[in-house]
Amino acid sequence: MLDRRYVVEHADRVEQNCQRRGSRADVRQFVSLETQRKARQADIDQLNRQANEVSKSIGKAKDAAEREARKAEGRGLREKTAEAQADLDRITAAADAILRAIPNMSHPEAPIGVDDQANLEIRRGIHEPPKFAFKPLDHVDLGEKLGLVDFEGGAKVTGHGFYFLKNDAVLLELALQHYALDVLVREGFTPTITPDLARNEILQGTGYIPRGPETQIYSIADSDLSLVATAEITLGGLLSNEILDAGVLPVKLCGISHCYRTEAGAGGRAARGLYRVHQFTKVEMFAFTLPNQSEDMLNYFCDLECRIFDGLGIAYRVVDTATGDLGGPAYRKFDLEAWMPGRGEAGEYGEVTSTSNCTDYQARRLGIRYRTGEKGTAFVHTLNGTAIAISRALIAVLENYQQADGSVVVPDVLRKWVGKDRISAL
RNA sequence: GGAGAGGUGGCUGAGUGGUCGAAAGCGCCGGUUUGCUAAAUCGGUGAUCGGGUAACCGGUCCGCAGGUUCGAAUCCUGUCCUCUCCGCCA
Repeated sequence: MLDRRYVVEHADRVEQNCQRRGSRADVRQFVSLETQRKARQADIDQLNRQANEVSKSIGKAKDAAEREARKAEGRGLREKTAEAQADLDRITAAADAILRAIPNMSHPEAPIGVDDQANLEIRRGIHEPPKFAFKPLDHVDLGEKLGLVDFEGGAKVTGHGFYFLKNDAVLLELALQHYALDVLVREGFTPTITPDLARNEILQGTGYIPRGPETQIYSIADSDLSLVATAEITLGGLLSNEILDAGVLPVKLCGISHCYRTEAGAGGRAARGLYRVHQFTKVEMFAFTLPNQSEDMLNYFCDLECRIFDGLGIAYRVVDTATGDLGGPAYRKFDLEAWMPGRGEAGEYGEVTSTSNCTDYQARRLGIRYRTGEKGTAFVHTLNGTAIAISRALIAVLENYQQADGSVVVPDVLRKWVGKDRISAL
């Protein structure tokens, strides 16, 4: 959520930004409602002031008759206030609905474009895509041949988009978690395992809409809980409604959680296998920073994501995400796309991680502030980044490390946790 | 899940219908004292919205949401959370 005053004072800029980000939020209407809201609030303040005066005078009334007269006066004022308040509530609700739909402002260097076609490649990893002397398989075939992933079992038990990891895939999943965590703990992140469910108000605070028409979120019936789509939600919510001492910033957390996504309307190609699933495990990075620290933190998160994939020996590229593809909360976002030999005709890059600077957009909704040196408080900046999303990392590992004999070599950095250097058919 | 108790400012904690945005202590900031530190002492010290160049003025906020009342931190209802005891369970 943007600062309502900022929107009013920079309506043109906000409106242009909405266009670039493909949002149809009615900024003009918001400005108009906001003007009405202020006027109505001033009326109410005035009425309350009068009513307060009347109330105070009752204690000092000379006699019963005067007391009764003043009571009646007070009653009348409160009735008027109630009417004005109802009016104000209506206006505020309408204004807020628009405000919530207005996306964050965009970094001046973020490429302008309607969708991911406009994403700009800014960087590549240290490894080249592997060259195969044979036709590489995709991870679905590899997983089947090696007994690693059971999609049919998942479909039977839970439905399409679910799967069982089996045998060495389980060890790989744990190894990937351990590997990512190992890097992050050395970097001073506080490791956490977060709840997989969160209150809807926390989801909303982080910019996820639990029960909207285009939601990605599973809601729990008869409760105000939803399954989280990422630990970004729980980690961001962790400090909601707190006022921090500036000295504790930046706070760097990482969290392991399961991620649940309905993927409504996301069917079709490129969704084969593990690429787009309803549940996966993820190690997420999260930071709360001072405003002037967030740009560096975003680059740092991006560097860490690169380090993790360089360490895995997998080729990737990093793209600066176009305005139309940023979603609501992000001010700037870098996606890391790993080389997936089994994807498309002869291999393609596929998104494996993503890091965003949400500036104060989430913090404002979540009420996360810090004490400034001067009088008062200000909103912190929040950032999130994927350290490792297991399902997609598995795709990259299996497809890049496959061998002519159908086995898969275990990346060096994972061997101490997988306990072997090669995965072969049982 | 059952029974009790409780949620007040950065912290501890008083406050059971008006004089309470709220005692006191701690912490923090500033002054005095002091060779320095400590101690002592005096003063200041919540958030948020609106108005004003500013001093300042006004509204709202005592977990959250409603209700009663001219008036609520205080009474009532709901809700969330915490603690204690019991039950259940990995």
